[in-house]
Amino acid sequence: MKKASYHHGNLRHSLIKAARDMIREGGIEAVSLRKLAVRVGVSRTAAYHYFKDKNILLCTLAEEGFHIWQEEANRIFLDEKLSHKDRYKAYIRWYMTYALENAEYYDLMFGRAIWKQNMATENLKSIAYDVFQKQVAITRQWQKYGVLPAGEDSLRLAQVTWGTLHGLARLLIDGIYSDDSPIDEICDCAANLLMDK
Amino acid sequence: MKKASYHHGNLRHSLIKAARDMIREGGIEAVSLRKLAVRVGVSRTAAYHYFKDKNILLCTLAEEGFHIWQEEANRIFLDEKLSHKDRYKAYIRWYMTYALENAEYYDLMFGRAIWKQNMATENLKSIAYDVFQKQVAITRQWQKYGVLPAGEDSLRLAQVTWGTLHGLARLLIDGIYSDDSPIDEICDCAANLLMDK
DNA sequence: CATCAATCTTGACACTGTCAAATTGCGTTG
DNA sequence: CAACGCAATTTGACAGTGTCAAGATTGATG
Repeated sequence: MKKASYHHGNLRHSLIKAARDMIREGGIEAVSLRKLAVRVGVSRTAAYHYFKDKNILLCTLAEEGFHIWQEEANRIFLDEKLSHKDRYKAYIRWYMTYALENAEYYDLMFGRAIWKQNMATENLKSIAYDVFQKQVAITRQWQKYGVLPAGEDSLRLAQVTWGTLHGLARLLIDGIYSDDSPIDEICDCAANLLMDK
Repeated sequence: MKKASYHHGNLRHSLIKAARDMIREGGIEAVSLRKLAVRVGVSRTAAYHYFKDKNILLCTLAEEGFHIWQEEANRIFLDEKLSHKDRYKAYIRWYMTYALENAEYYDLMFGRAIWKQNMATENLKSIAYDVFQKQVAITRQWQKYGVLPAGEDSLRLAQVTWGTLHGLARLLIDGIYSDDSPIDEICDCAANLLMDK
C-alpha cells in the first residue's frame, strides 16, 4: 500500500493480479487499462511498458488460464481411483462446472475477443495447441478403452466432443438456455450421446 | 443519395441496412453509431431517435437474424424430398455453413454481446425462445422417427444437440480449430455421434 | 558523486456512447 | 395563407476508452 515510491517495484505482477480480479468481476469488457492503473495506484499509461497493447495483456491472462486448465484436466485424466468411463464423466462434469464458475475467464480463454483475426499471441496459440493435442491424445486413449466410439477418427472425434462441451458451456454461460437448466442432467445426456454404447 | 433534405424520410430503415452491412464487414465490435450516421449521411446522434441505445440496435438486428434463421431451418425440417435421417444431416450441414458464411451475424445472434446480463430485448428473447421451442419439437419428431435416441428426454436432447452444433460453429468461426479443418468430416462425425445407432 | 537507463508520468489525439438543448421544416389548423 | 405545433435532426458537451510521444523521477553503476 506504499505510494511514496516513484518506482512501483513489481508493476507487471500487480497489473496482472488486478486484471485477473477485474475480469472475474466484470468480464473482459470491463477491463480497461486506465482503471487498472488507478486500481494499482499508478498512472494511466504505465501499463504500456509491460504490455504493448491491451490485447497482449489479455493474451497473457489467457495463457495463465490455459496452464491452470491443463493442470486441472490432467488431474482428472490420470485419476487412478476412477474407471475410464467414470473419468470421462468426471471430465464432463469438471468442464461444465469450471466453465460456469469461471465464466468470465472461460470467455477470455475460448472467446473470440482474443482469437478472432489472429489477435492471439504465439505463446497463447502454442499453449492452446498443446491443450488440444492433449485432448486428442486422451480421446485416442478413451477410444482404446471403449469409452468413446472406436470407429471415428481421433482428431475429428476430439473436435466434436470438445465442440459439444464448449457449446453447452457457452449456451449456459451466456444465459441462452433458461437460467434453471439442471447442469447434472445436461452432463448426463451429453455423456450418453458421446460415449460408446 | 439526396442530401439536401433535412428530414431523411426513412432513417430507421437506412440505419438498419447500414448496420447490417457494417456487421458483415467488421463484426459487432466495428459497429459504431457514429460511423453509422456518417455512412447514412446524417448527423452523429440521429440514430438515438430510433434506438434508445446501441444495445437496442443490436437486438433489433439479431431479431431480424432469428426470423431468417427460422425460415431457413423450417425449409429443411419440412423438405419432403429427404428422408428424416437425411433431413437431420442436411440440418447439420446447413447449420455449419450458415454459421460460417454469416459468421459475424451468427456471433451477434448467439454471442454474449447481447445475451449477457439481461441485455436482450423482450422481443429478442421471445423470438429466440420460439426458435428453441421449434428445435425441441423437431427433436421430439426425430426421436419418434428413429433419427435421434428415443431414450433421452426431448428437452435435454435438444439442448445437447444444439450445444454440439453451436460449439462446433463457435470453434470454427473463432479460428480455434486449425483453419483448414474439413467441415464435411466434422459434420459427419457429429452426425454419427448424435444420431441413433 | 555524476551519469545513465529503466521506470513512471503528463500531455495530447482520435475515437467511442450518450445526454440536453437548439434548430429545422412538414403538416395541420385558425 | 400564415402561424403554430411537433416530430425529425443537429450541435454542443461530457466522460470514457486505447495509444503515442515527450518529459520527469529514481535506483543502480561507473
